Amino acid sequence: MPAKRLPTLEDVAARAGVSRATASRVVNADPRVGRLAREAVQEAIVELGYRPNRNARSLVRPEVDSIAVVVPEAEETVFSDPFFAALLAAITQSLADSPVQVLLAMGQPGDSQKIERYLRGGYTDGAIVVSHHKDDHIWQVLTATKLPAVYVGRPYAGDVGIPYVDVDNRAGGALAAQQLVSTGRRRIGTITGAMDMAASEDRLAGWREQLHSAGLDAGLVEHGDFSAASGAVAIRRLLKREPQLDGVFVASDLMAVAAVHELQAAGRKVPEEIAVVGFDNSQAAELTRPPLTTVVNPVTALAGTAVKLLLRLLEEQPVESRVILETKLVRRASA
Amino acid sequence: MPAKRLPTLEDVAARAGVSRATASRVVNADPRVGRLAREAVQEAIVELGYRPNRNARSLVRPEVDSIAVVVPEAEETVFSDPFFAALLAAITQSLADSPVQVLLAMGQPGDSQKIERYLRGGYTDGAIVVSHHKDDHIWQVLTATKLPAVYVGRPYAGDVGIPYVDVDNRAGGALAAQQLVSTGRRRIGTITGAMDMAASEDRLAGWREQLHSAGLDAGLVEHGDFSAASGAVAIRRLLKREPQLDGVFVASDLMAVAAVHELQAAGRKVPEEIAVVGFDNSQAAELTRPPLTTVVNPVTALAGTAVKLLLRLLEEQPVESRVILETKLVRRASA
DNA sequence: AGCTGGTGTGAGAGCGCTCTCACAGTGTGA
DNA sequence: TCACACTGTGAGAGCGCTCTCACACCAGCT
Repeated sequence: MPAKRLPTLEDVAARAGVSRATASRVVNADPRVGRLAREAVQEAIVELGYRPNRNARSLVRPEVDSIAVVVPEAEETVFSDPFFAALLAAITQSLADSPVQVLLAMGQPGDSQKIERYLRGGYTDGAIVVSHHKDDHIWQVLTATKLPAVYVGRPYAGDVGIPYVDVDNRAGGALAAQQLVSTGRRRIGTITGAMDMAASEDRLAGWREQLHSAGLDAGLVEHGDFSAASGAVAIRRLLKREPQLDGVFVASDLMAVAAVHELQAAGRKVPEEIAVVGFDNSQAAELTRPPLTTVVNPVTALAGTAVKLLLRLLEEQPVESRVILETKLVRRASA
Repeated sequence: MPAKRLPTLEDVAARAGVSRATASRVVNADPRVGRLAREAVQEAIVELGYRPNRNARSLVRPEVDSIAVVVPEAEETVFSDPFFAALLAAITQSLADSPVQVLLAMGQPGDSQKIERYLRGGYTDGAIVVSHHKDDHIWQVLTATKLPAVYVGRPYAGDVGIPYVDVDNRAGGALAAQQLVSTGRRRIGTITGAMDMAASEDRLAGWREQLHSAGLDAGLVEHGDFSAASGAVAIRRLLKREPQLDGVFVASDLMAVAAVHELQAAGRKVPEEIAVVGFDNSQAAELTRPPLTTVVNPVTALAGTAVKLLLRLLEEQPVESRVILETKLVRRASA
C-alpha cells in the first residue's frame, strides 16, 4: 500500500518542463544537456525530493550492483569471531571504491535453507562464500542457478566448479608442528577446528605429517569448533589424556587464547612448561599474555583475491579455479 | 556486456509450454495452477537454472526489500568495536525472519559524501543511522529525499524530524558518578567519547551533574574518541593532572579496559586505589581483570526498537518521534 | 437444455527507467 | 545560397516481471 507515491522521473520532467529523456540525462550527468534544461531539472529534483528507482534502472541497464557475502554461521558468531570480522572488513574495504553493494547473508550452519532461498531469490549478482561446512548445499544451489561465486576456503566437497581462494592450511599446520618440534617439545597435541570444514582437516593433516616425519606420536588430537569455549574444553581433555603435554597447536587464535588461559588457571606455565602455537595471527594473539606464536592467516589478501576473482567472473572473464596463498609463522612468546 | 543472457520467465514459460502468467504463478506459489502445468514449469526452472530478476519484480510490486545500516565510521572500526558489532548482530538478527535485506554502508566519519551518494542513489528503502557525528550531513540528505530513516542515538542537531532511539545517556553518566561518589571516591575524573557525538555530551552532562550535587570538583575531564588507544592516552593525562585520582568514569568499555590496563601498568591497583566505571556492558567488561563495573547499553533493545520503528515508518504508520531506553548499573569488581 | 459457479489459463497493460533514433535549430564552409 | 556537421531535445520501445481481466472448460444444478 504505497499511500504516497514517490516522485518519478516523469514527475521531475513535467515539473521542469522537459521530456523524461532529458531529465534522465541530467540525473546521469550526460554532458549533452543545455544549461537551462539542466538547471530546471536539478531544481525539480530538489523540490520533489526525487530519488531514482534503482530497480527500474537496473532492469534496463543490467550492471553488477551487489554481491552477497554468505556466512553459514550464526549472527553472533560472525560478528564476534575476529576472523570473520576481519574478513568482512577487508571485503567491504576492497569494494569501498566501487559502486558495488555488499549484502550480508548469515544463518545457522545447520539450517542453510534460508541462505539457499536467498541465493535462489535473485537478490544479488554474485556471492562470496565464507566458512563452508560439509553438510550445507550451498554450492549445489550456486551451480544450479549459475550464480557467479567464489569460495574463501576450499569447499569441503573438493572441486565443485566454483573457484576458491585459500591459505595453505596444510603447510600452516606443518609450520606450527615444526616450531614445536624444533624447540624440543616431544609430547605434542593439537586442538582442531570444526571437523566438517576443510580448513580444519588440512591444518590437522599438516601437523600430523610433520610429527610423523619427526618420529613423534600424532595421536593427541582433540576436536574443537573454533569457538573460545571449545578451546578451553579441548585443552582440558588433552591434559587429562597426557599430563606430560609440553606443546600444542591450536587451529585458531580464539581457541588458543582460551586454551592458554585454561592452562594458566591450571597452574601450567606458558611457554616454559607447555608451548602453544595458534592460527590466524589475529589481534588477540598480540594482546594476550604471553603473546601468541601463531600461523598467519592473510585475511586481507584472502578477501582481496576473492573480490578480484568474483568481479572478473561477473565480467565473464576467465579466472583461476583456485588460488592458494602462502603462510608463515610469527614467533612470539608462547612457543 | 551481458554475453550470456540469463533465462527469463518468458524462457521458462516457453520451455514449459505455458504462458508467462502461469510460469509466474508457479514461481510465486500461487495455488491456482494445475498439476501438469506446475510440474512442467518447475522442470523448466531447474533445466534452465532460472533465477527471478529481483529488479523486475520489485519494479512492479514495490515492497520493502532492503534497509541500510549506515555507520559513518571506518570499516575496521565498525567490525572491531564491540558496540557496533553487537548492534549490527542485533539488527541483522531482528530482521532474520523477514525477507528484508540488510545493507551495510560505512565510510570515514569525515567523508560522508560516499554515504550521502549511497542514500540518494535509491539503493535502499530505508535507513538506520548509527553513530552520527556533528559534522555529517546525513540527516539533511534523509530529509531532502524523504527516505524513511531512524537514528540510533540522538542526532547531534537535535530534533530534525527523524525518529530516534537512544539509551538515557545522561542518567547513565549520573549512575556511574553516583557509584563512585557513594563508594567514597572524592577525586573523580571522566574520559569522554568523541565530543562531536550526542552520547558523549550526555554522558558527560550526567556525570557532571551528579558530581556537582555531591559538591565535588567536576573539572577532571579528558576527551577520548571511543577507541582503546584514546582511553589509554586519556587516563595518562588524567593521572598527570591529578595524581590523587581515585575514581574515573570512562564513557565506553573499550576505553575503560585500556585505561585499566594502563593503570595497572602504572602500578595502581584497581579498584583499591582507583575505581573505574565503564559504559556499554560489553563482553570485554566481564572478561577483563578485574571485571568492570559498567553502565548497561541495551544493544538488543536499541536495535530491536530501531528496526520496529523503521518497519512501521515503511508501512506509513505513525511512530513515536523518540524512544528513550532506561539503563542501569552493573556492579562488578572495578568500582 | 440452459444456468451458475468454480477452476485453470492466457493476453496484455504497465511498473520507472535508459537508450536509440529522429529531428529541429544553429552555426560553418563551399 | 545550400549542404553539412553538430548540439540539444523528445518520442517511443523495451528491460522482466506481476496482476487484472477475460475466457474456456467442466461440474452440478434446475
